[in-house]
Amino acid sequence: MLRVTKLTDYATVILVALARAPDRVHSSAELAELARLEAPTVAKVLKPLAHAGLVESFRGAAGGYRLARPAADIPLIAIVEAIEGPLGMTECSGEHSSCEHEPHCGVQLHWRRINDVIAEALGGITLAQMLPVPPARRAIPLRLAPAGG
Amino acid sequence: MLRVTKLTDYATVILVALARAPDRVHSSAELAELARLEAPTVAKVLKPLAHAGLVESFRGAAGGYRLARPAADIPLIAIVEAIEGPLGMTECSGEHSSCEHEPHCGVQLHWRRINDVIAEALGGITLAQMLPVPPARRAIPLRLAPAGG
DNA sequence: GCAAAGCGTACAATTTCGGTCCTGATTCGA
DNA sequence: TCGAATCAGGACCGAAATTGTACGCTTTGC
Repeated sequence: MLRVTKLTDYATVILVALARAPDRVHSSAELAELARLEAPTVAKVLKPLAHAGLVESFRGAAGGYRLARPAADIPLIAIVEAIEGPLGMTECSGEHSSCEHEPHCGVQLHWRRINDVIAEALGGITLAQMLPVPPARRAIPLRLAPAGG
Repeated sequence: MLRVTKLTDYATVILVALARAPDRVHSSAELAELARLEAPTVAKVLKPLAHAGLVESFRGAAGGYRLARPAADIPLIAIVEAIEGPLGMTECSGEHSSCEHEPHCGVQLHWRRINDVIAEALGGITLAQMLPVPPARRAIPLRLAPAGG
């Protein structure tokens, strides 16, 4: 599979909805309607998003959520990691490996590099690029940024 | 997370072991020793690998497994898909989506492109690049191939 | 003080993952 | 012909993650 969880998928849909009116504060119930999702699910997704600083939350009556940054400043990798935690293609590709095979294993270093490649790919795409194109046709290249180094 | 399963990790280790002696036929028991894994686990990993045509299997006494192609012709994406099935970052990014939100969902198309980016990243790395460098120091760039497309 | 709305936590159902085992089919050698 | 070695294909079970929901608490505005 190698896929993100549904929650991450939902997060992108919700963030896209927020990005369409970046200045308004949306309650989770309102976002649930926009995204056609259940309200509790939306609330559950928004929490880690707020924790990661991608959205601002406002409590109390007339509270809700708002994008904390312009959509162009939110790379996909931030969304994925907000919901799923740090990227790690294998168990050994994280900071320190607790893998007993490490001394014999000749591939963990390579997986770590692959990790970086994926992170770079996800880092080169921003929330702004996920917005549906308005009437005006704007080509969305959506490819890896040159990523100078 | 966004990580491959342990089985996929094992598959790379086993394939690397096979690639170190591409002409010999290794039994699964022998590979288990080389990879420091349990024999049943190794057998379980080898089956889909053979099914995907990455290794050749020989039945009967003195049977075993051998790489079906040079290591340089086996991209990482083939290994991942052999074990985990077709790449799909989200449930909707596959061939056809059974997602009820599809009409309202403005992001499934984008996820499909992201899918391609990841597949391209995984396709640009081959098994040969995962081999441990022998005594002679050979720089392994291990970066995305230019991939003209 | 009350209602609206987010915050945190907890919980059950479902699915997937990880690992093991068993029974057959095939090939080689005695 | 017989037996041993080895792969093939499932079945099975426990552990973990995912998914969706619910409840009680805190904060804010009227």
